[in-house]
Amino acid sequence: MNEIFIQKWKSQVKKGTLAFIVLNVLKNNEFYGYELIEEIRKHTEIEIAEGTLYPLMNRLKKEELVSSKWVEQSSGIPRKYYLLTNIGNNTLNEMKKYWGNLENAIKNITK
Amino acid sequence: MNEIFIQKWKSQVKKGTLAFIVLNVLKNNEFYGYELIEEIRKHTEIEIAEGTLYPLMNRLKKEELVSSKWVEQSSGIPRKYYLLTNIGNNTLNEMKKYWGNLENAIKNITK
DNA sequence: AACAATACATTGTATAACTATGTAATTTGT
DNA sequence: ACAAATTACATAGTTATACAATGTATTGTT
Repeated sequence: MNEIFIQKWKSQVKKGTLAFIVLNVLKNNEFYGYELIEEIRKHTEIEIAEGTLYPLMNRLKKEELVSSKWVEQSSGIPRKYYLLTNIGNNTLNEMKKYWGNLENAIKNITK
Repeated sequence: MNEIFIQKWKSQVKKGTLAFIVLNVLKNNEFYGYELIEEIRKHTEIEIAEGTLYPLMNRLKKEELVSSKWVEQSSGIPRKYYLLTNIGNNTLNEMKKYWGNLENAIKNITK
């Protein structure tokens, strides 16, 4: 029907949402980039392109919301693990408030 | 704390979300631009800048999700009322599905 | 008379998702 | 044993959109 519009819209909705999702996933666990994409796909059915995730993680690092460490593997390419910083944790809490509001607002409008 | 980041993030979350909110508000009512901003502020505590709304409405019109009509006032500047088209209605239903999924996904991740 | 509010609109800037592309190692299929 | 797919990282260029700044014009308030 209007598939191109919908497709573009979904892409726009992801802006901001992805950062929120990633921080939430990293809340109590460490993940490496490629793993994050799979983890999020499983839990949310949301596809994140690699070309989206890596720049995103670099932004989050630059803002000091996450830190990273290289972990050598007994075989294969070393993995860069990401974890939340204190700033990341606090920021995540702020985000949750805003998201909660947004969710309610839309719930009210929708019905 | 990290207010600039949060502020930017909120702005990003609005991308896509605003179109969804506007279409929802127009579901069973006609509104003119300035009224839409107020209506949404009241119901959602979300501020939409005029420089955001008018380009947004023009996009929605171009995509034929909404139509508009000028209504003369007995006094004051004429108002441009917006209303949902059939395409807009169908598109809105698609959006609702995606939004429902997203909401659940984040709910699952958050807990 | 001055200012705020109503009501429309456009231009330029910044941000972020995505496509395409690239590197390199490992596993799977035949 | 070789090709293809998967794992795992990364960057450059394109596109879309929110927002600040700015502008026009009318009406209401002090």
